[in-house]
Amino acid sequence: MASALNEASDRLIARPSGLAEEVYRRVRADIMSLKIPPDTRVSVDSLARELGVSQTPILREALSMLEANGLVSKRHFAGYATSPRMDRAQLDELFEFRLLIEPHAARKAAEAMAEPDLALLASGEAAPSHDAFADMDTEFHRLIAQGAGNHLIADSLARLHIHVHIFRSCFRSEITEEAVREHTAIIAALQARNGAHAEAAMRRHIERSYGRLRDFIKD
Amino acid sequence: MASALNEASDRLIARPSGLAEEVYRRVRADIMSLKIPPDTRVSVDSLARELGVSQTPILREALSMLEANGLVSKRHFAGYATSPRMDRAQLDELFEFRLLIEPHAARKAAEAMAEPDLALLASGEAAPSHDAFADMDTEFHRLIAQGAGNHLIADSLARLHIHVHIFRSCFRSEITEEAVREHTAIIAALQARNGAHAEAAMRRHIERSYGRLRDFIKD
DNA sequence: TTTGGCGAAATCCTATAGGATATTTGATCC
DNA sequence: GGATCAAATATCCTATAGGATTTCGCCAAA
Repeated sequence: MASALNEASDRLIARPSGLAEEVYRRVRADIMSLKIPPDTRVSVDSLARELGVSQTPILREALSMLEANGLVSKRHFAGYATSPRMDRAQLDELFEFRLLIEPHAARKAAEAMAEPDLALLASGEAAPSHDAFADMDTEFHRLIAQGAGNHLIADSLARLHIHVHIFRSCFRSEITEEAVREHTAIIAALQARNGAHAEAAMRRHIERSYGRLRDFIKD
Repeated sequence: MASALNEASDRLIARPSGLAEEVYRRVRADIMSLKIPPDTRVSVDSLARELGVSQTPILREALSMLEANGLVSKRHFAGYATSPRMDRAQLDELFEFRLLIEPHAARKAAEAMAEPDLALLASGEAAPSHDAFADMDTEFHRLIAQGAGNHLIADSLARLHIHVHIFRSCFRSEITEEAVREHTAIIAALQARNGAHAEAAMRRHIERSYGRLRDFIKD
């Protein structure tokens, strides 16, 4: 992940950027796609063999970064393990946090979002498969958070949405039509540059999204 | 830092917890105390010699964790460097974020904070020196964020307050009396279990704190 | 005086090997 | 049959060595 406060412009020469970054992306993708399920031990040796790279420092660095994002946890001399699936309490905390941030982000995005990003947002609303919907939803919220023009907001939400993604994937939640309608409403408010409406629509979307996901939990 | 979603109970046997954690704390303390000033290169070899430990994987792990917290940034084959001091834009973003989170945290803390923590909060309000005030302020906000009962909120604010601490230390801001009065008002609202007052008092505190710090920036 | 290129030093990045520790499995005893 | 203990395994943690890259100082030329 990029640092919290330093934002590099996107127009950079493609640096090798190190193997650590590469491994980090790969492992994160495996976790998000549930190829590595939650609450599963992750062996450094196995990954090293599978990826054909050494253990030091690549995997240790990559796993440290994943740990900082809350995707894996480390126990001394006992290795890394993916975080267990969110329970009810954690889901509550996560959506409480989202309700604090995202409606505000939607309001600011309505006022300040760049026109090209807005067009991109409106164009990407087609969700045939489950995976495509999940990616589209992540991208939807990412673009709005970025449109708010605050890197802290964007980074925090990106980190949170990874967990939302994993949780949703665990249950293969197929309820997309309602969510798409809510997205449409938000996009309409953004295009109208109506901050109040965008904020309200986003709040409603998150609240209903919470209701949809909460049903999957029985603990 | 602890992971974002996994909260370990504090009542744990004192594990060795690894050298990485130790090094991480040490380096973070050096950065926060300005012993390592902002925008300064951090040599892995130097640190390894100074601390009497090897380079792999301790320093790399510790520095990776610091990078995830936005305290240092890495450039490929060019080593680590502490993040430059916040500029005006970053300060604005940080306080916009704080205004989103902390007033809400104060409201929840007023409703749900444990009595012992509240007593602890009220007892720790003595700030003789500058450093003591800085630490006390950090602890003040940390306790309230923790009192809100949401680990995501607590972790986010902990990460942000590190940067506030560094920024304040850079200018040796001595304006503590006003801040202490504002703290007192917040504590009174918390003790009265008045969520609305606590939220308003916290909002006012952050806004005035922003005004005090903003004056130091001329960029 | 400033600018461009060149070389040496410092630094980081990667790989491999040995020591220490937690987990697991199997056998034994109650 | 269940529990306890011990050995074996798997894993992580640390140290050292070699290769690749950037950076900084130096010198020459415009």
